[in-house]
Amino acid sequence: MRLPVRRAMEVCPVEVAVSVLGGTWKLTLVKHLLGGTRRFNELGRLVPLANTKTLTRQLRELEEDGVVRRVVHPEVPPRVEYSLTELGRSLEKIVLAMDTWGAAFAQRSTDRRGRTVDVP
Amino acid sequence: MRLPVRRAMEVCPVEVAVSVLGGTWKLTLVKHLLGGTRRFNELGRLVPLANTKTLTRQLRELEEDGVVRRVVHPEVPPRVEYSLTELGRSLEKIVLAMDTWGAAFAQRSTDRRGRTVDVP
DNA sequence: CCGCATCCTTTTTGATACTG
DNA sequence: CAGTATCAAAAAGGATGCGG
Repeated sequence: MRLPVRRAMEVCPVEVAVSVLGGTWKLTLVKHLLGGTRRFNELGRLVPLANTKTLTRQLRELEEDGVVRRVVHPEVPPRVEYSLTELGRSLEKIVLAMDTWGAAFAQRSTDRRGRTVDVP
Repeated sequence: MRLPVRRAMEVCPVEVAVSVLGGTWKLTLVKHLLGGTRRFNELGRLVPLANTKTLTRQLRELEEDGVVRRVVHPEVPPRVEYSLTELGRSLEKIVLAMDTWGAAFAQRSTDRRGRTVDVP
């Protein structure tokens, strides 16, 4: 992860996508943001295993890469809203495909407890 | 990355996919294996930034997760062939979507050298 | 409420050299 | 050819406390 775009492109476009999206929670964050604008702590509740530090950094990286937009409302108490840019929304197909695949994988690894391996 | 499937499922199916596919070179390896069976050093040439140790571990993890099949031919010199299982081939849509997205992202970050940010 | 700072631990990746 | 061993570095993750 975090390979500069230039280097990644030398290898493969897939590597570019991995270096942008490869953080542990990034694609899950994008998935939730596909449902609309979310506040910081709201995202924290949706992704309960990530702590605030990790959450902040991943959101900032997504912001730097133009996937997420962050809007600070100058109020007390503060309100910070995250949403997807157009680039971020263009990830919808990938996110949904991974959601489906992940669910199938989980199902499969629940099923096969002590069974023989696949013969293609 | 490397969150156990059970834990990942508590958060989101996307997290399951990320924990299986999240290694730095895994999706690129899968992409190359979509083109057919490949030998170890052949994959090493296709992914020149990964060293043999990293390559080995990622391939083994993909094997453990049922994505890749590894066949050792007992010859001298040794020949070890990697290919995708059915589960691995089911990643085709995801890999191609990421390939496309990564190429567009690279294009975009080449384009915008000192331009204004997007207004959705 | 939204984080940043600090300090610390764990995981992942890498360079290099060497073996069956 | 296809790795493993060793050593080293970096990246990521986490707990806790403070500040605007």
